[in-house]
Amino acid sequence: MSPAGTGRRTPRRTRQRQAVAELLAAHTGFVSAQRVHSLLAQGGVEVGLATVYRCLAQMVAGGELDTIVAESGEVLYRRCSADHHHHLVCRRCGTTVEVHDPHVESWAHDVARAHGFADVHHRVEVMGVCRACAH
Amino acid sequence: MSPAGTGRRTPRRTRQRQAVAELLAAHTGFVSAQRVHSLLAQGGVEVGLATVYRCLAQMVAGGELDTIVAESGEVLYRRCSADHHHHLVCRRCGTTVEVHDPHVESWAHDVARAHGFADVHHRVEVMGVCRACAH
DNA sequence: CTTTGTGCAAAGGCTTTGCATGCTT
DNA sequence: AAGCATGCAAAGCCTTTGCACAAAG
Repeated sequence: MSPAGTGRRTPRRTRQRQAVAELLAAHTGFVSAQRVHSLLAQGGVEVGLATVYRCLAQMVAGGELDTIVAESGEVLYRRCSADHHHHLVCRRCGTTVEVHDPHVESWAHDVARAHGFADVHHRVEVMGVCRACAH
Repeated sequence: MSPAGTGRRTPRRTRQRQAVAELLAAHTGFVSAQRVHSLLAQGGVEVGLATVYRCLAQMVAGGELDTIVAESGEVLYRRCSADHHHHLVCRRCGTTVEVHDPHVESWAHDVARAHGFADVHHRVEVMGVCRACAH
């Protein structure tokens, strides 16, 4: 609520937080908390599942991460890219392609404003079966 | 899989199914399964929660209902309108406006095909704060 | 009568939380 | 030294499933 400064304190620099941050920095697509946890474990980095959840939550609060909710109800995390874009996802293998189109952006905005809505966000997900999975 | 006819058998006509169907027919927005259950209970109609889930699942499979996943992870159900469209939702009061734009439809399709994706579906959600809540 | 639907309760998956301990500052 | 971060396990929520009984066709 403070106009100057977001009021969020800098988190402490721990091995676990660093590991989670690095993994998400290296990862391009969306990842679930559970997956972050097991990927770290596979890489030999032991981090408690609860800690993973807490780190991710803080990173989201800090604007470092973006989230979507999968159809299963799982929350998926992704590092925020500078520019807004959307995703084309293969529902079989999970391959993700980033899509960018200013047309859709302005459309969403226009529609919202036409109805008197402010502070507009939008989310577009296009799902299909990619060529490799289509056989 | 049968070319003529969808292959889905007509569900039996039960008090419970009727109740769920009627509630969704009367309801305009999105509702969770839990809410359907308690609304029915409030109306004096006792239907098991599991049954509510099963009815909803069948109605979705039959194309009678549309679903989205809320940020909480809950699945929300809504009766399907004949033509495909999207939603503009107020994140404060939940007011929902149906939006329809062929431009977005074809865009989604084109993008997907350009990347070799087949059997394409898409979902667009525009969220904002409506005029009444903007004060 | 046969088959499908229902109810209850248990189980399952993801996520959050309480509490004691360890590490950062 | 003081306080946030971590881990573990338990608890919470929504949803699904197994099984016996009831109802529909």
